[in-house]
Amino acid sequence: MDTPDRNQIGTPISRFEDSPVFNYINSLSPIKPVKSIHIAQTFNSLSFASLPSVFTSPHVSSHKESRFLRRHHFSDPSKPEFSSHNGNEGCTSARILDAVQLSDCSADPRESFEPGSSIIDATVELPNENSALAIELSRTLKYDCGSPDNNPMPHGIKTDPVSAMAGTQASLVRIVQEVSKERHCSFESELEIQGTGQIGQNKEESTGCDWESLISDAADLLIFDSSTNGETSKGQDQKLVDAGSSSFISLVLELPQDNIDDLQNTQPVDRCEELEMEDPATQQGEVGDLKEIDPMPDILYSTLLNKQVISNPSEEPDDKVENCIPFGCTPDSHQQRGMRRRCLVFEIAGAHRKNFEDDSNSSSSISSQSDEKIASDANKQLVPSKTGTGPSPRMLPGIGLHLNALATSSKDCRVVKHETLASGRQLISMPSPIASFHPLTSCQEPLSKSLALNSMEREMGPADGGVQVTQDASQASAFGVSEEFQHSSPRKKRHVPLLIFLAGRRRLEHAVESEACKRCNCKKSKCLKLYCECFAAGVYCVEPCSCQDCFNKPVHEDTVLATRKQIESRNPLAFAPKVIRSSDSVPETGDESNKTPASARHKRGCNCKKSSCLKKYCECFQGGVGCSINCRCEACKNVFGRKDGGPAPMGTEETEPEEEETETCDMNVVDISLQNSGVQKDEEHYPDRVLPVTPSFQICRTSVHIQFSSSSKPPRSSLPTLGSSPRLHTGQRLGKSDFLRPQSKFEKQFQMIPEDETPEILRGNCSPISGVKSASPNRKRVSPPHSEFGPSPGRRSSRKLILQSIPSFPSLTPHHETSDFADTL
DNA sequence: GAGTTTGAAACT
DNA sequence: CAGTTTCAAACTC
Repeated sequence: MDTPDRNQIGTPISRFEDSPVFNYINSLSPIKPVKSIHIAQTFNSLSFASLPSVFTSPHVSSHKESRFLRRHHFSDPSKPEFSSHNGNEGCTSARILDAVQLSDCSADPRESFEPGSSIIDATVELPNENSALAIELSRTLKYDCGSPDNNPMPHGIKTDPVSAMAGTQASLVRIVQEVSKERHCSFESELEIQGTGQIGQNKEESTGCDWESLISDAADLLIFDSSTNGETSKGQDQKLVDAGSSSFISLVLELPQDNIDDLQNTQPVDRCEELEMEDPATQQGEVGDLKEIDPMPDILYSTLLNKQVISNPSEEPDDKVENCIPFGCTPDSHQQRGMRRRCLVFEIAGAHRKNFEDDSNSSSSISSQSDEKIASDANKQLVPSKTGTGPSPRMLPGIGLHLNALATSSKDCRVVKHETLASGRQLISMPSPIASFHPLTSCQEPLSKSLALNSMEREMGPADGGVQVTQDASQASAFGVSEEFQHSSPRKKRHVPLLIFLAGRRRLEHAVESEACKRCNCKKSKCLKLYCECFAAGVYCVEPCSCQDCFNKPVHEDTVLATRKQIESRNPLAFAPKVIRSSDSVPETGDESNKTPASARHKRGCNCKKSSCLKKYCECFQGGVGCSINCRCEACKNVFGRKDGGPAPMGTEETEPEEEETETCDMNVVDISLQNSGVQKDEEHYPDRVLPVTPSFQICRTSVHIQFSSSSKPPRSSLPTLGSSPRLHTGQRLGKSDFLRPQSKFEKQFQMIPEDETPEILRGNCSPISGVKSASPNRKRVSPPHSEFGPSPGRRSSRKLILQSIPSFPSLTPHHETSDFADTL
């Protein structure tokens, strides 16, 4: 089924592109193009095939990544969240919510609901139960999300969330039921779904699907699970998810797991509310499709996405601190989060809780769904951020990169994915880019728990120009999140590390260490200068920070954004990852040292005079990369590689570590990898994003590759970036084995990866703004390494079934679109 | 925890 | 672009 649809979609997309509407949509969300396809496909055929096409959007990738992460989480014995949460439902629901949030992207919070993204998230959650199905759905949704434009087109999307929602809910319910029935299902065709299912294996082991394989896919979606699961029982989760997306997710999850009925019950309401999907037909169609293939998941995802999107706009969320705004979200509550923030991981539990509170507030209004609304809170968070940020410039430029990537959809969508770890942290991931983060987080999480990703895509504030838009969008998302966080501040979910990239690094670190979230101790810079690690990372300062007179908080988004812009104006790469992998695209400036296997390099190079590049004072050393020609260091003894090309004993190590990291990431968090892949793509496309995101992105990318391989690649076609990122490939290559790798490695890898991307981007486009435009260039570059995935659709074909499911990598396409959009602007 | 060292970031 | 200052992390005690 998919194939036909996909094919159709493919053409349609081109058509849409031609149309002004399509362009507009694209501008809104990077992912859109893909989505349109995806949506249609997804709905039409739940089968993976359809998904892949849809997946083209980056979001998809992100989702995938998240899935991997989740997978890990799930896998992690420590996090028996599923089981613990009695209700698998709870867990799933929560995850779903997260997923939904993540998925939510709305270039325009409302308009461009990116069902896809939300869907993706939802899928993630699904894993718990019928994760597989959910995953598939989510994927499809993601794909859809990937191209906001598409969504509208194909899906019909969801302009009128409310009306649609009702319809969707019903459909969802049906789907859920069916799904429950079909659990065993038909997933075969759809590996992704299966993957999700795998997550849910515990529950659904019976399903004959290969959960394991699915899990990876599902992992993306699942990511949320951990957090959500940990936090609340299923019921709560559902609530959290909020009526909309969450409900779907929960439904999906539940269905598979146990109570389809329950899901139905809840879902309907939620769905109604959630059903942002304007087009009932789409919903229905989806349902039908779902039934056929794995209708449930797809539908759910779509619906969820829609809901999220919708809800987001309407609700801004409160707190949703979880929304990860690049800058941290400040959810105060959460020192833990503080850790997370960089990681972009939020504690789901906290979020959920908050969500409940918030739910009453926003969700009630929007979703009116009662309990589930709470769940919706998470969504709300997303939404709020969206709404809040919406146009507003919440996004920080610098952070933007990472965030931007997520936001790429810029306007449209902010997809927030909440991946919750057992710890409850949630990661916000941009739809596409975010994914990358997830992976990172996931990597970390694996250690401890599942991560929750929250990826949000917001519309870029007008302020940011076209290019900026993308960036802004990403940033905005971050900021938006931050705002949300602020709102939520009461609840405090700390930041969300918006920036996936940032998160990426830190996540790695965090994951490993738990330290993930560093704290700044700024006293005079007000955390508005690069001196501030938080600011530099594109995240808001969190509770753990000991900063004084801190302005790097959601409350001061405007200030933060303005400052970021200023800094970026001076140095477009200011927020880009400092470390770049040469291997990928950039040979990087020929840094001799860089040649090291790791091929990671510090963009600017260090200027060490006394530390001999053997201490953390040295950024190269800190980044785990060898010094390069760019370095002006004296007496360089960098273990990872000397500037003079000297044998950097470390050189080999570096490479290994990096690879390992990537691998580990991949390994550890499949989901993350998936997400990362998306992120990476984004990064590639968008230097800005890349920079901040890089770390995470890298991971994500790797994951993404995996996803692609596994899921769908068609999306990639839309999004070259996915394929482009060499890292991803590496990641895939590496596989997941490396999960265990030490943080340091991860960090290094992350850095490496990010840099690579960034460099590419930078190379392609120096300025972040240009970045958007450059994104395409970046993609190209990326593509070579990824050539397979390459931006070109052709890659899709090459990809396997799994890829198909994933194909979307909406981020890429969206980015392109966004870039275009920006250009138009 | 306080103080020192270090090098990036910011400023001129 | 170079030099200086400011800043906060990294490090040491």
